[in-house]
Amino acid sequence: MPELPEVETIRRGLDKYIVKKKLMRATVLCEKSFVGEVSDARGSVAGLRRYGKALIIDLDNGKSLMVHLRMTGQLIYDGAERYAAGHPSENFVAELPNKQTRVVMEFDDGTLYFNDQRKFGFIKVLGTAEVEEDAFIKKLAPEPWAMEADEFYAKLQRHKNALIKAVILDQTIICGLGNIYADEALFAAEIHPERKAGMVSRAEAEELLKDARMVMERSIESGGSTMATYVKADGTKGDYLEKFAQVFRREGQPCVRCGNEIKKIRVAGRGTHICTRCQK
DNA sequence: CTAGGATCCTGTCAGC
DNA sequence: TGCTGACAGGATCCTA
Repeated sequence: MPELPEVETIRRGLDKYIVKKKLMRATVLCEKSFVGEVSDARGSVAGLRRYGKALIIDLDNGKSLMVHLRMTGQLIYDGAERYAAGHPSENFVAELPNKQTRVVMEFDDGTLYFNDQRKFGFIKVLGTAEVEEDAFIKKLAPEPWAMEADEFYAKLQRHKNALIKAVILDQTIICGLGNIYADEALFAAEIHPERKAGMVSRAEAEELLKDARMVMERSIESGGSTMATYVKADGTKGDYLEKFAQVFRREGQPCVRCGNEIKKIRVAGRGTHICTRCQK
């Protein structure tokens, strides 16, 4: 679930809890969820970086932890207070570790839990100098802010027979969008998700690129679609979906632009939300 | 090379 | 209540 805005929110939110803190030891509860030598996951945290939907935790021992939450990953820091982010679930306020806990990272003043219901996500330890050479990182396309309309349009032309929604979900074409923001950006740009990429005009491509930036910026500003939860209080979940989503999970409700009923269909194997009147 | 579908895994929910 | 299939905020692998 976590798309670029959620991971960026985690990067910013986790900073004050673990940067300059000492990671004493990591314990792997699910082998599939951890790649590399676990004893390398030790040392002080030098900083946090992000590449698309991947979070990088740089350590001062020459190693880095690459965290990819995929569909259901969560990072929950439990110390004097709790900071939880990622896939929203009861785990945010549950006793930890629990049966969805895959990796436990013990710091000098708290514990960082990597939880992941479906086990699609992972933590990978690798040399800090090798992060940018990692196969996944290396093939990521630029984020929308770093891409010119001409480049984006050229990529749509290259994949002219693929559905536009599938194209913008491809991280090697444009980086950061997931199922929510793909639907939101296509709605904002008034483009039907089943249109072939080659049938998107240069002007529409420019608008779509602009809207992709816009929907993700708005989400980051509000703390991600599922706002990181500070569980000192009551687990207030902030909510891009409620505050800003125009179509995602709004099937059956009226379109904010024209009042027509929002429909849910399947495109490229993903649940897809559209206004059939606005999006052509 | 591109495009589309199956697959990884666990949990929940709708519909018998 | 119990079963079954569909589905889920991602990405890869396999096939044509």
